[in-house]
Amino acid sequence: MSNSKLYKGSINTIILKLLNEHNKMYGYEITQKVKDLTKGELNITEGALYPALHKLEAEGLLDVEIAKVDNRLRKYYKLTENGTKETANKLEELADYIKTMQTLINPKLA
Amino acid sequence: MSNSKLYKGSINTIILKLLNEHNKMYGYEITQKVKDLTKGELNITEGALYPALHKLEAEGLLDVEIAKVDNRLRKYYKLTENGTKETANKLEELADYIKTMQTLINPKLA
DNA sequence: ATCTTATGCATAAGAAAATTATGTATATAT
DNA sequence: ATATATACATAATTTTCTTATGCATAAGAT
Repeated sequence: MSNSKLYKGSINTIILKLLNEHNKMYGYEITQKVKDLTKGELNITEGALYPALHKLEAEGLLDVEIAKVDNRLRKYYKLTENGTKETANKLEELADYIKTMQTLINPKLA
Repeated sequence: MSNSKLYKGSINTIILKLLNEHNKMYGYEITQKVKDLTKGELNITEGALYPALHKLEAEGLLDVEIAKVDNRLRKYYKLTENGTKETANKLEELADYIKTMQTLINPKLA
């Protein structure tokens, strides 16, 4: 993913936000999109991604649709209604996290 | 700590920055300072704090000095030279993390 | 006097999340 | 032919945190 430990716990936020932005995506596409958007800074590994997608699906935040393209399997994921709500929560949590960390790191502005 | 998973991996950054700011602190003091600065948003638990302090010390980033105040034990931690360097790294990592996440979350500005 | 809360440390059991290593399979480029 | 890219998946291990527990002294409340 990255040599920085700070990304731990961020993968669900990333997945949900990307799906919110792009409607439906498949796993490999997500890894490439993240690599592309971050110019290689962040690489989501399969070992982290697929279990996360399965869990989000099990929690009812994602729906799956299987497709076959060029004789290869693709599993397209999209947000459910609850998934859309949870995306908003996750983005708020991220904003709060950043604000809190900046408070801790830059006490002058506290 | 917080109901948000985003703080995972952040505790070392927080500890190092606080010690960088306050020269020397003891464990309990760190928990109270964090609670105070974040207005209760973030509570560092002992189960997370003490193992983290011990690890940072084992890595040579912190030095310890034992004191007895009011007949109670205190272990004051301060940054070593390497600890000060690592603090700068961690703060840079945090800045990069925030920047990268904002890129992912707000693709309009990418 | 007794009990609770605060101060101060520590560790162990368990859960959660990621890394690393594999595994399968097809398509494309060299 | 061989390597790289596409596309999924899981298992073993490690990392990190939560929750629970333990010890001990001080201060405040009843």
